[in-house]
Amino acid sequence: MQPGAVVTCLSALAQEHRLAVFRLLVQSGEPGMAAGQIAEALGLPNSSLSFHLAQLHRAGLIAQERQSRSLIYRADYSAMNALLAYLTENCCGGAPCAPASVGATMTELCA
Amino acid sequence: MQPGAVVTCLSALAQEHRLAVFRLLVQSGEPGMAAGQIAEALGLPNSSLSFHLAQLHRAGLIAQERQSRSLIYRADYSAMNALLAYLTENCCGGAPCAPASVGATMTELCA
DNA sequence: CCTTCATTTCCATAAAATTTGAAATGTCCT
DNA sequence: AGGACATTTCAAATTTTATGGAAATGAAGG
Repeated sequence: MQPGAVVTCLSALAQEHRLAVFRLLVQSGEPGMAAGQIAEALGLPNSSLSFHLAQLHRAGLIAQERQSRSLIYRADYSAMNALLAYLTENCCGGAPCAPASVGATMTELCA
Repeated sequence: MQPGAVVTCLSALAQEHRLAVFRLLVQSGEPGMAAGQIAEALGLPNSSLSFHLAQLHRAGLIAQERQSRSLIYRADYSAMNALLAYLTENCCGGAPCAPASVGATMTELCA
């Protein structure tokens, strides 16, 4: 993962409402949720939510799929894993510990 | 970990220079680095770096210790672990997968 | 006590992010 | 085609964040 992309992902998650959206989607799993449902669940105006969804989508953390009139959103676990991998990479200069063992991430768990 | 603290941590990391600082400290491990060394390594003006160090410190991601004239900084692995734990918590609604197994984090690896 | 060195705080400015109502877009149904 | 519905885009105000020079703080040594 490129450092630029990492910052984009972290920025996307570093906001109260977006973090709430992402967690809601992570917990809702495979079926995902429509934009309207999310807005209602979190009590956000549609235009605000749309702005936040766009950021998460641009960062690659959530996927969008049209289902008739609704746009349904899902968490993208692989992006999350790449982010976690980057954050645990090369700790302690690489030598004394084994960051590769931090492999049991969401991909294996949830995919 | 409280959602507010999570946002603070993510915000702290969601910036090019701060992410670079944190990674530098993660890789430098136990000995840590003095503010001046960091500034030189990253080519940042002292006042800018100080601003970024303060954010990381406020988030609890780095520790500060005075060593005669220098302030040396170290990554705080436990804060990082708490963050990673929060992000992998309750995926898929909890049922089908075992997020608790994402336990091999930096604490065990680096502490 | 005075000087040097390391770092932070202050300040002003510039840049970016957040918020929302209103208007526009795209989809479905009849 | 026309209307209802779901969501996004636009625009403009507000708030937050980043930047870096200059001044202030704190520590060490002569």
